[in-house]
Amino acid sequence: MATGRTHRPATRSRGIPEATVARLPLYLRALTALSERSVPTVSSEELAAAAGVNSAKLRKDFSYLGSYGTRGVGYDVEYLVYQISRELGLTQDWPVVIVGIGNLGAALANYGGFASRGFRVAALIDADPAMAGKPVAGIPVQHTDQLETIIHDSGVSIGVIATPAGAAQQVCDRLVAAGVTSILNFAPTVLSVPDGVDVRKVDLSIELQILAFHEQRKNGEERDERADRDERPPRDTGQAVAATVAPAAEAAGPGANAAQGPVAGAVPGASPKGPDGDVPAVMPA
Amino acid sequence: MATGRTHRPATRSRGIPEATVARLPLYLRALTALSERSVPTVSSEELAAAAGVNSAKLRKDFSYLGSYGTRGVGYDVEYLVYQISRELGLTQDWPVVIVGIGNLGAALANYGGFASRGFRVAALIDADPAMAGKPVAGIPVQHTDQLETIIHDSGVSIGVIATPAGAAQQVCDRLVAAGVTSILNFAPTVLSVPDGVDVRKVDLSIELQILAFHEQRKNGEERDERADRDERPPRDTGQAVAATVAPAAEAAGPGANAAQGPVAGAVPGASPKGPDGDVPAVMPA
DNA sequence: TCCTGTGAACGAATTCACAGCA
DNA sequence: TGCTGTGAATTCGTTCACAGGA
Repeated sequence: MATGRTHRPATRSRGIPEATVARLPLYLRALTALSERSVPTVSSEELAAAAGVNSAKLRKDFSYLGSYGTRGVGYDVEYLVYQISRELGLTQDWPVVIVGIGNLGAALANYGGFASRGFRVAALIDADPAMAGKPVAGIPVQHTDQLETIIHDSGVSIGVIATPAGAAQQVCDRLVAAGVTSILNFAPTVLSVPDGVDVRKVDLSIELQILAFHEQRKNGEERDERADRDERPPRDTGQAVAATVAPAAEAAGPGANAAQGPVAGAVPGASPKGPDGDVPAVMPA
Repeated sequence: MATGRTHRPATRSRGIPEATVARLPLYLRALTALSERSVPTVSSEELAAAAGVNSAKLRKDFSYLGSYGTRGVGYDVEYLVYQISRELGLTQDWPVVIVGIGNLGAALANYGGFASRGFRVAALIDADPAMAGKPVAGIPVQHTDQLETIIHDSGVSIGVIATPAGAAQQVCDRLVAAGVTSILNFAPTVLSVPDGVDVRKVDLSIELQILAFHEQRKNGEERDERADRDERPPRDTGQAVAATVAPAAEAAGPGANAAQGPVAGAVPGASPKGPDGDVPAVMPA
């Protein structure tokens, strides 16, 4: 899911399911690797293994694109690479701007995978005047003031936001107003955008929290002390104790691939309950 | 202890759906923000809006955790923050190691959201001897040789891989062998791990490709060359003809020169890599 | 009355299993 | 004889709509 509001009516057009779209890049990568090794054809089984999915899913996915395989044989690697690239829109050039050239923005600018798939860093933008002119990854950083001009002149339609959370929405609004219709958001904020604009977010913190959830479960199997979780809250109605956290983050995973089975047999007594104190004490500084 | 105990009318026993788990961090962040503003309670409607989901979904999600709301009123913010934190395992400390301190690794090390949710960067590891000892984000980088020792001594169970694709699997194997059971992978490779180990991946390139797909469709709407998906491939029966179609690489690379950005998901054995390799990214500063 | 909690309807995604073609 | 392509079955996730407690 990506768009902020509006349920995506999308998916309709060609009718390729979102889940499938999210896997196409995966297949493409595996195919590209095969191509570089001059492998002429692959079976769904082999390709699936290389992409980390199962073959039935892969075949179903490809069936949405058309019938590009040969029964009894498999898929022609080069041809499939081309078809998927075209379907994803990678046969054209996509100028991209990155806003917020901090640690992350710089990492993104230097990311090699960028240029290798039709994406081109058209400009780097930062609000810090001191950054202006300084080259990052060979590209001079420009000041935020230039944002609209840059977008317009470069015909950019994809923007990457790597600013602090506090600035994200504002940057987003300006990008959208300037004509950007797809945004990749690295800031830990929910962005609201008008219809027609796609937003995808990537967030380390969320991924880690999901891992922690499963990790806890692995270890916590045997420990279970407290009672039921249903018990009524100690409720204190007090109010916001200062403490607590700073902005965190989240990310939407498209088809995040989990490695394996969740939960297994439903831990019985699970759910401990932290009756002890009451609220937060969570998070260290 | 018998698995029996689950006899509560409501309340599920365990088995919180993955989709729900993936949203808990979102709710947590929204709640934390409310908490900081000393808001005592929220309705599902308000909280849902803040988290960017719809209220029915949010209520359903919370129902898997238990009944933590009050009909006619809403949810107690502090209490819910605590419950979700606990459910996610954030009430405990999670030492984490980051392997691969390039642009991305450094960005991750500097990411504030790290420490703010129970995660603590226990160590930074890099294969480059020249990096050893250099502090990044205040933490001295250690050499890969120390990996096993570090993991063991710090009791790390979550590892972050931010190395070039070519090194990822090997690093992964070592992490797993040393006891890590959850991995967050930023390298554009499919990692294979034994059962019991969770892997989540974050991939910038994939996110951009998904955006490109939708972007392309927005522009191409009206021309709608229908039916083209059913049409039979122009492909001739012959196979593996050298270059009938444009391989992705060239279709893609405007600014990219073939020599440089191979991308591709790491073919075992090959490991190009420039300064930084291919690594997608994450996190704002 | 208002808002939560949840059964039930619905829809999307995955998996099964096999028909059909090279 | 393989291996693709795909309906059918199944599982998972979302949304609806309303019962029921504060």
